[in-house]
Amino acid sequence: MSRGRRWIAHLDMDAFYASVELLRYPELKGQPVVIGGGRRHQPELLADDTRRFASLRAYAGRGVITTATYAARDLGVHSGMGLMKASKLAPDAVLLPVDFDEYRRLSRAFKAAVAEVAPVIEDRGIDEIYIDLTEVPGAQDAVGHDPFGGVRALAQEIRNNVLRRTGLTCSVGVTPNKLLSKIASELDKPDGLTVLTEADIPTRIWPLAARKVNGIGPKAADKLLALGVRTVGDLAARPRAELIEAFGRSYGAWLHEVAHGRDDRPVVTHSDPVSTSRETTFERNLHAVRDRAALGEILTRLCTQVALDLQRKGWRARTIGIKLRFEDFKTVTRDLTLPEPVADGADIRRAAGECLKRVDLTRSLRLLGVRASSLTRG
DNA sequence: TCTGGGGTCCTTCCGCCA
DNA sequence: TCTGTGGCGGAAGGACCC
Repeated sequence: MSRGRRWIAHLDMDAFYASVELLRYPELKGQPVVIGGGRRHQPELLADDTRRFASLRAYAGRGVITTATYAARDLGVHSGMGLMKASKLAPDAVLLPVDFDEYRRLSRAFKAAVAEVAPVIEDRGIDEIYIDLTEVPGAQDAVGHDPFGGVRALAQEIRNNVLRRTGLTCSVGVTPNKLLSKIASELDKPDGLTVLTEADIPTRIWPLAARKVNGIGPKAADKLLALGVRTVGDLAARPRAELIEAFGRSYGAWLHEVAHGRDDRPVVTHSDPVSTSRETTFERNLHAVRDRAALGEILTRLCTQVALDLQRKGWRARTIGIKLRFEDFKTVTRDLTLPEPVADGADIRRAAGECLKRVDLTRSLRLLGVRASSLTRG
């Protein structure tokens, strides 16, 4: 039975992909490095055993930055930025391709390191997790004059163990709930530890931009700004009814709760996947008529990849969908639910073909995707 | 020089059916 | 039989996140 305070940690690996690359290529430490783009731009091993890295200067294509080192961020580049734009800002930055297999390997390693100290973990993707520390021995103890010394020491032990097992640093926020911990882990990044309680909300949370709240994205932030709400504190000052009026019953009430730091979501240690998908942005836009053969090949390849993903994980899908992005960046989707779940490439291809017939294909396409959902165990 | 890829969840609409 | 209502699955789009 739970006794004492609820303590939830949010752990976020520091510039994860870039830090993994620096483990491999320590000679790049301190340099501006960006990760992104295609499989080209592999470092080249020279005769004298040194490596030659691609620089951003020569980049041409439609890729974006996946992660950048802190040195690169200082030059004004950041994740999500187009590589062409980044090459103007930081032409001498090193460009490395993404290596998801390696990131997944270190992701498993850091999660195992955490589990050695605290086993109740919620996966939130490759580089972050929530950890329920409430029941971990020592979490409720005071240490000297520090009433929260026990949980602080525990979080530090987790950070030490992650560094020991992976060579990577992380930032941790520890608070009474997931919402506050997610915010707190960013307050002292990189390599930081922040412990907060409800008493700290007015001084540490309310001054922050509303956008810092997980769940307030660019659209909601713009709308809030138009209402004169810039910070979390501004949001907390608004009556619940006013927020519901502006944002609807569900989201409005949620905004009111989060502004006051309230969140009772549990740490969820297991969840089944909902969908799996593959998509690709073309090197150049393709037209349904002029590039019919090329598009057909790409669609078949995506279906094959989705089928292999399903088979590898032992899943079958009852709903198959496609996603198309036109030259003007407008996106449409079409779904088809089948009488029986499938995992075969040809079945998926047939369903995707049916979906495609329901789209007006007069404009050129920049992206094509295939999605499998309504998953069941095969 | 336009803007990746892989996800989750929510809302709305629609047709079907009890 | 007509009308209304409410649940539900499926489809589409959108916001958001890493």
